[in-house]
Amino acid sequence: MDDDWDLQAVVRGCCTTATTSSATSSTVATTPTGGSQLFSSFNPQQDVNFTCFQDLFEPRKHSFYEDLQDLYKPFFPQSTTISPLSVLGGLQDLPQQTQIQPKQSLAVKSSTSHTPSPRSKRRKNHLKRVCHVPADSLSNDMWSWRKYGQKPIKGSPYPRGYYKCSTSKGCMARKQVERNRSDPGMFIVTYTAEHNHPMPTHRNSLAGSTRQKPATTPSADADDADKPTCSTPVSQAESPSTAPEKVESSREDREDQVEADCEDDDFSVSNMALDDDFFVGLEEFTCPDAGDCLSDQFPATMQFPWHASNATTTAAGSS
DNA sequence: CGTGTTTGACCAGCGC
DNA sequence: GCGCTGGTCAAACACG
Repeated sequence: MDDDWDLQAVVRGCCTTATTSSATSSTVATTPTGGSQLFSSFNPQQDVNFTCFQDLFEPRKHSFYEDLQDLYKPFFPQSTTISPLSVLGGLQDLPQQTQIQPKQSLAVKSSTSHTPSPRSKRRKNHLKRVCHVPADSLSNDMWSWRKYGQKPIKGSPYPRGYYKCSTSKGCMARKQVERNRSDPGMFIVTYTAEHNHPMPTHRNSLAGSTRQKPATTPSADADDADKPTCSTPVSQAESPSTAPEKVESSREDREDQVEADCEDDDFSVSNMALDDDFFVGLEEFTCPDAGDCLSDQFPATMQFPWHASNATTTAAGSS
């Protein structure tokens, strides 16, 4: 069916990757270091063009963490401490390359600000962020995404996949992954809402994480790339070459503090509006300095499972 | 057993 | 007001 869906991979790649051909994006920040490291560290070897974070790499003067706190406090009324990772997660999840704003005043009113009815679907007022991701870098994402739907889009030969964060039930973060009709090698990833929880330290979902059908075409070509695959999961199976334990420990080390402050999923920030201001603030965190800040937590040698997971993400063979 | 994917149906926003 | 279309739900199924 979805012959070409590695949506999750796409999703994953969106943040860390960057697209080479996403010329559509306004800017391409190519900083393998510093701020970019924040997002690209997961895929260092790749040429990363951050179409989504063009402004993220401006120099900053305060500590990354401090700024984070300052910036996020307003958004996290209930929590006094902001987890960098949490933020990063959100960020990575919301790489903004372009901002889709429904004809209405989307920028001002966030759809998420209202209590969604049991079945409130609607595109109305949903603040979205769109980024273009190359097919070959679709597999980087620290979050777990669960596919909850797929629909053919009128006018597009490719279906659109719908994903939601599976890490936390209360998390409203969502993604839509769609192949660029004009450039099948590129994917359009639309992020909606924000994670209301820190990045998962460990995956509690390893079981059916990767429904790897006998890949008909092992190669992660565009077609394969679009297949939905394991959700960012750090499923061990994905990264045979990366010492999972090591990675895990490292991650936990740095995330320990995060969880200490953010274990409480009840951030009640799920309704956080993601307006430009919000991202402007976030951008500061991704400056080169920020990268340094993270360098402590993200050793250069560290391999991220989700990074390594690239290979497996293509497995969801076509059907 | 727990988690993710697939898929058809349902529902509501939006354009005419 | 109506129909189209997109977004979500939820059951069934697959996988480890």
